[in-house]
Amino acid sequence: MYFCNLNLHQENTKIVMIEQNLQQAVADALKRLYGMEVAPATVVLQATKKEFAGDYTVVVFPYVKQARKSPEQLANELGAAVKEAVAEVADYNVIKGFLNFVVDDSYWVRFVTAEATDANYGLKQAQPDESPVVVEYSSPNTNKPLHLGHIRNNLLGWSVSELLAANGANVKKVNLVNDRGIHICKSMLAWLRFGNGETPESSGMKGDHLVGKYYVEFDKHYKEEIHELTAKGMDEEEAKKQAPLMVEAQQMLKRWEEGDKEIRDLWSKMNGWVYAGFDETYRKMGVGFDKVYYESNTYLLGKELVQKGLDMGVLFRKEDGSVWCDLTADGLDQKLLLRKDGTSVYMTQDLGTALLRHNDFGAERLIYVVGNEQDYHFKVLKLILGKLGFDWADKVYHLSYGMVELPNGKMKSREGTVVDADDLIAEMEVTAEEMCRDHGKNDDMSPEQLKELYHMLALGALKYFILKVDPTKNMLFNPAESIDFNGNTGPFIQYTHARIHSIVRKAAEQGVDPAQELSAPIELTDKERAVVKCLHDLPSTVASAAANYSPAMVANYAFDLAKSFNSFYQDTPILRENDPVLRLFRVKLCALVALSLKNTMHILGIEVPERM
RNA sequence: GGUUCCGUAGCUCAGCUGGAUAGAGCAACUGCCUUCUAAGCAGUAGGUCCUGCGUUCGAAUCGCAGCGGAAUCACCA
Repeated sequence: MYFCNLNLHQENTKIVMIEQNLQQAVADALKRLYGMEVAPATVVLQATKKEFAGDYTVVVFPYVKQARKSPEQLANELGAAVKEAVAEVADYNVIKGFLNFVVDDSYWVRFVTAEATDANYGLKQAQPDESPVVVEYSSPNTNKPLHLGHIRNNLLGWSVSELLAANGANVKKVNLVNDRGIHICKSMLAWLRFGNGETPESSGMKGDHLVGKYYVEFDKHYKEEIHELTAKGMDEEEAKKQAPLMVEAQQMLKRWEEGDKEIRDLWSKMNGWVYAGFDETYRKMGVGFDKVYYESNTYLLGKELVQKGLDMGVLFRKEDGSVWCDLTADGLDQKLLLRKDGTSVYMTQDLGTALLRHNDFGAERLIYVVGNEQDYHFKVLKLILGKLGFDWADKVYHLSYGMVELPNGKMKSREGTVVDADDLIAEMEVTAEEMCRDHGKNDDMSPEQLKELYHMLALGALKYFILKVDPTKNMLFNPAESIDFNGNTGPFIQYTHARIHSIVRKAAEQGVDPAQELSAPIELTDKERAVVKCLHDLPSTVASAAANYSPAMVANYAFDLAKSFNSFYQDTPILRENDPVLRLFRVKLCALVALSLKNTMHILGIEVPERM
């Protein structure tokens, strides 16, 4: 098979990474010299701090007690043994309990030579026959357009999927559209009541924005009704329940679940508007899915599960007819699964979709990219799945990400402080255009090329700004900083890529091809070595980023690499270098940096330009 | 009130399973374009890693307590 051949070929050209050799050699030496059994993977190996000589450092403190040596003596003995055993170790030195190894330049040169033309450097080939990892993200409600919070979700979901795939997983991206429930009834009711038949065509509004407008409209009139009722002396809680609009919305939901044709038709029409709008936003963001689920198709399965749970005796029905799960033994409360009128709630649907998805994919992991405000929900979901007897409950993983806050506090849809996804992207594109105009480096490009470039840079800035932050943490979205193109930003990395591409292009014109072989050994400058070592870290960075579900680790890596390259580029001649061997090596280095930037940015869902 | 998460430079963030003198970017200030893209590079300045106690050769990292902030605990999703 094609992929297998490709893989074998790659394996042949790859060199064995030196970290494992060092760890193994240390473990071997500990055993041989002191009779100690140490698993190689547990040997603490870290990059040597730049103020000391060396490339890798082994911390020997953990072994001094058992070896009955002073840290210095132990480190020296280990250093001598490892230098003897590992050909790539040129030298070692000891400072306190730290054993620093110097790796011979020939290793770094061999590494660059081996990888410089591997277009997939840093990306493992996905295994198509492996049981899949299903990543659910986006999961929009069809009652309002996407906003900044959704943007973080979508970018994270896409990027984590790409990250896991880059680490060899067979990833399936899925979306679960929350197309039913009380919220969409509110929009429908408001549209019937106040809409005068307005459509996306008649108003020129994007469909999701139009429906969102009526959701806001509902809330406005609902508030008024509550106010009127409380003014007459009614308790506020009671007023919220008895407000005519709310009562009517609930009746509408009931009619929807009963399959009432009139309601279903209206629902189909308005959801259709929303989907058209979402598709446009997804396309602009550059995200997509292998499969889309609709809750309207899956919630009944949830209801069946609830019945099964009742039969099994793990759920119970209260006098009013509502169905609950008792989680007090797990330290939680009772959880509602069916309302007294028999309609289902969020949890009911999620039980159903989880089962459906498990059956559809036979997945090894079911990952849900959902905000940390729902930590409790997923804790409960896993517990109930377990109580229902599904042994795959522990394959459910909630990738819980932090909230996006604005400089003036939280986004509140009712207070109009929501940052709309479409608006934000449009503004970023305008900014990108202004920046490019100011620099005036692309005046010869066609209008289509320019438009593509502006979009690429706008999305690069936005995506990088959001993805560089640890997903689990809340983050501040400062609009002024998000459109910055300098420093730790997407465009900085894109710019670095464009610069390198310019060199590689000119090298080709001069007949220097990164695929050519070096005809003589070379010595590296400090700046070169720094870049090479950074490149060398890419595979392990992707692996640990994937293990942590953290695109941020990839983003920060890409920035470090770009910075390291720019520093090298600033004061090292490349094409101006007279020595042809050095010139060729540096072109190889450039080519590999460009590839690495491209591949890491690809994981983030960011494209890199060849010119900017 | 219960539970969970967070607290690192003026601001935004790195700092992975404990390791050497805690790092970037932004903002401020200095330099560097006749030379491969200055959207860049080099430098200066900026710290009680919230506080206290503990664990140990070693703590921003682990534990406990306190202070401050956030989320959640709905017949909303």
